[in-house]
Amino acid sequence: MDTAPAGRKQLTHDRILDTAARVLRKSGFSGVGVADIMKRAGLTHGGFYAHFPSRDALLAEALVRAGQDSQARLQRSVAAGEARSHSSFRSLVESYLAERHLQSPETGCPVAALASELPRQSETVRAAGAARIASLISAVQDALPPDSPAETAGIVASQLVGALQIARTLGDNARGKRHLAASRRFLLEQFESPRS
Amino acid sequence: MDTAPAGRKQLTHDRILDTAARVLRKSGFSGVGVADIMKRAGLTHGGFYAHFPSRDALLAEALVRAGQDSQARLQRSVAAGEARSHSSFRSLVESYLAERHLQSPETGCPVAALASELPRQSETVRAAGAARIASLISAVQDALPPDSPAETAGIVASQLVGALQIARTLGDNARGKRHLAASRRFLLEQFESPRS
DNA sequence: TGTACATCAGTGAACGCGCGTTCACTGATGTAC
DNA sequence: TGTACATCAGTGAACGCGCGTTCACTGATGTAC
Repeated sequence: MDTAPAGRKQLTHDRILDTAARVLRKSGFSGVGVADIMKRAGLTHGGFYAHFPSRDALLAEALVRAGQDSQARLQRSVAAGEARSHSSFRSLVESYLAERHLQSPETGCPVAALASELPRQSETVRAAGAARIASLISAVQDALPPDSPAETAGIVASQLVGALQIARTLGDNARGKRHLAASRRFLLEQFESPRS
Repeated sequence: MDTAPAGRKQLTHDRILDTAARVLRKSGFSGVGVADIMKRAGLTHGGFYAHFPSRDALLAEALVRAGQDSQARLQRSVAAGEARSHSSFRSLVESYLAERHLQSPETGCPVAALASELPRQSETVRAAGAARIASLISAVQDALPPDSPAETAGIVASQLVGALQIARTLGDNARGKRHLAASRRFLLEQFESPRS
């Protein structure tokens, strides 16, 4: 359900949302302009308010969409890792802390792309951010060895997000890549096998 | 040196910078407006360009200032912890992941307040951000047991930054505080004593 | 000690621009008979 | 099958507003003689 009818307006709405979900992750909240998003979606800005009550409503919906998109990509990447006989956890860590993810925030995890801005957004947007964080922690939980302590997933999620953000600021160069690699090694060594 | 003469203009420059360094951490890069900062500093906006060549130059200087300010506060807090016979590392972790820091980004670490925005800033600003990250890692290094592996400091810094950002997004409530507490416990258990 | 003048920090009006939002309108689509 | 009309997605001009930046000016400070 939800993919059944899909009239013309719904298709346009989806196109605007996909555009905004990419721009949001690439350029941040202040980088999402109504006119710019509409233009990128092949429309004029006047029609925007037939689709969203306000720019803030777009931000909230785009954040949800970005989360769904990145989670789907992550799941595909994790499945590919598992197909090469890697553990779920290793597949997750290597997917999330991949150089690909370092270089392409516009299709990546919105938590890593936006975490420091989320506390400053409207209540609606912040709630969507908190929900996305819960999903990320839940995905980590699912990938951890079954008898891991309850708190571990949140700790690993913090490490994933913090390490990716720092690597992105250091740059898409040796420094950034070294930071990513160190974090991968640490997480695998520390959490890949059940802990005593 | 540097604190010697301090003419009237220098004092005003400092006041603008202190104001901007707080607003920057509280409201992010897009929250720093020339007119607003000048007004908060008790001046009119016209005089701004006698102090800075552009808004971007202010952002870069304010980021440096924010880093110095937060590092000084952190060092004081760490010293207080050590005075209560806590290890350097414990003092650092409990200071950085304190509820006080969760609630007061405007006087806290600019990396935690701005990390996801830094990769999108001008080269000047991003470089200042990378330098601040290096300082943070260095401060962690100094607090770790002497024979810790070289990569540990960067990993701990990622955890500190990621955990604080996630806690801030979850909110200044039980969820956010629980997230912080879990991260504190993990870091102490994992790194307070030398590792084999 | 007192006057004349240069220096300089800060003022406030004005600029062009892009923003979010509104709204009267157009033109295509689909239903009624 | 064909005509008349209602519906509706999208257009484009216009709005008020706040932004970063410029600049002619003011008034206080300090030096020269």
